[in-house]
Amino acid sequence: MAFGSSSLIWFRKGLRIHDNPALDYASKGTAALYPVFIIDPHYMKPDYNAFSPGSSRAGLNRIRFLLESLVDLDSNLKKLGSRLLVLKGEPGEVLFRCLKQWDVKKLCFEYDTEPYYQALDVRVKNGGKPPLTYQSFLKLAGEPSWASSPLMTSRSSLPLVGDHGDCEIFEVPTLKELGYEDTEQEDYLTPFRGGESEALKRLRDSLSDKVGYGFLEFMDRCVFELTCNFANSISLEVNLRTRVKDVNFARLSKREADVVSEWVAKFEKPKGDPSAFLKPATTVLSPYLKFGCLSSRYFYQCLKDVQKIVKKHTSPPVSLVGQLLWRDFFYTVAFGTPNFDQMKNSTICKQIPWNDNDELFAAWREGRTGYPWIDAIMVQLHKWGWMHHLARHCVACFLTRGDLFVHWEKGRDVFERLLIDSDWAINNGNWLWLSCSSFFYQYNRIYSPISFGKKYDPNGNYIRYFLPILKDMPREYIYEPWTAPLSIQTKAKCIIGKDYPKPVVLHDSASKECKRRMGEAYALNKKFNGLVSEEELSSLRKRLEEEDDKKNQVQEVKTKKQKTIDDWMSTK
DNA sequence: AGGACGTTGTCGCA
DNA sequence: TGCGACAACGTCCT
Repeated sequence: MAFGSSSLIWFRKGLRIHDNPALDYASKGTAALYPVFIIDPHYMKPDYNAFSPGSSRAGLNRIRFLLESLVDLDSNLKKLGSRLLVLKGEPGEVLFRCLKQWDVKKLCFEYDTEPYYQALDVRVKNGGKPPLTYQSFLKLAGEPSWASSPLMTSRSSLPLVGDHGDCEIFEVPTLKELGYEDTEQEDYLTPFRGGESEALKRLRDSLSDKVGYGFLEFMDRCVFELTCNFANSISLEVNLRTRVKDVNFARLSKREADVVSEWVAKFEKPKGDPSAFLKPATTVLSPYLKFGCLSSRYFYQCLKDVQKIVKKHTSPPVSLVGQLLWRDFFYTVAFGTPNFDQMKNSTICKQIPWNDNDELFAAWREGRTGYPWIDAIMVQLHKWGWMHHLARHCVACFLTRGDLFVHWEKGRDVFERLLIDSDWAINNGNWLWLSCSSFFYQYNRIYSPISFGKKYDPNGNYIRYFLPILKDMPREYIYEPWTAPLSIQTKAKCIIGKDYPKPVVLHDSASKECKRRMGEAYALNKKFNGLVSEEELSSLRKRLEEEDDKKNQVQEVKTKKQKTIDDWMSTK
């Protein structure tokens, strides 16, 4: 059946044509090339027991993103005289059958086998100890060998697809074909489209200081919705007008826009605005990197090109190159650390007696903590599968060491499922970071669920967009609606406790209690040099909870006394 | 052993 | 807008 030699490229991630070493290798010196993607029905089929629409492992937005990426990959392959062969079944089994039937001599898939990576592996193993700080990682890693070497970023053709015999080949399925109903609900449709073409467009736009891809189109919808939603808000109107003007300026301007980018050169991650959603403050290239629609090496070289042209630019860790290096930092530590994704039996994770309060956790997950800033971020996660990095910080801190003291692994699972860019090493690494379990230890620094968002977005436009129930709440109460007088709540058509929840905890007292618990937990870890037994941990948990109960009782008595006094006063 | 440093806290003050 | 106080962690390097 097969003639001469044939090779098979197995796409898993790396869903692109440009700078794809596995594809290059597979297509060299071969008569026929089988580009294969295997759909595992177990991974893709709807799970109706999950807490949100999607399969057992992934939220609907990420499945959608993957399918879009596959459609784009197929179309890019077709332009080169090839096509994507979609197969279905248990991947190992399916692949084995095809290799045998098609007499494939060469199987290729993305695996970092290059000398640079092998050398890097050896270096970063660092005697079995991966670097635990960004700076020590930089020292160890140095400049990559391919930093300025040419990458294969375009090609004119691919070998023909071999005869596929009686193996059943499918088109990329639609969501509906996978069993997802009502998927066209605008409400839960991420504005970010999957695929290599989108990725490259987005990259070009970022590099040339343009607004994000699709912004204008998306904008039209938003302007419409926003003006409908709060036609009475003058400041927003002005805000939008300014933005639209900016956009036109950027579009019309002919200034060296294709190459030189001030935005790229001046990028400083911590200075971004987490409440910006019409035009996100970051590149939103993460989902494309995650699925390999964009080559991180190509991205890196593009950024370096910009740096050569501009006079001044920011540096790691805050620069855009720095962001790519963060990715590798977390890959490195995750690779070199056993049980990286859990607290138990981890050599780097602090043992902390997180509580097991499912009600608080569910309130956080479903965006009903009563803190609009936190809830709006969680709604954006459900609807878009993407939030700004600092927004992620706020909700992660709130769930764990800041307010609710719930285990970071629970929050990690929610992000893992719902983010379109969720990446095992990066997601776990950041949860370890934010919960002060590893990498970062200054547990006194807690994001305020009220003032943090306010300083970027005092009018609460972000909240109004993602939590429309609060859209008419006056700006002085939008971050703390429970403080609004009942008359104002009535006028805003949003009664706190009925239309929108009361806060699940009081931030002032909850964060204080969290700090105390963190202090005790740290002391315990120090005492046992990180090797805290389960008995020790649960006895600390018990003690902390008892002390907290006692405090609450005292507080209750105080409140009661005060209430008695108040009642007495009011009768006077 | 001791000091420098750490991608991104908050508040009050000038 | 920028500073110090707050209270103070661990890692890395000398």
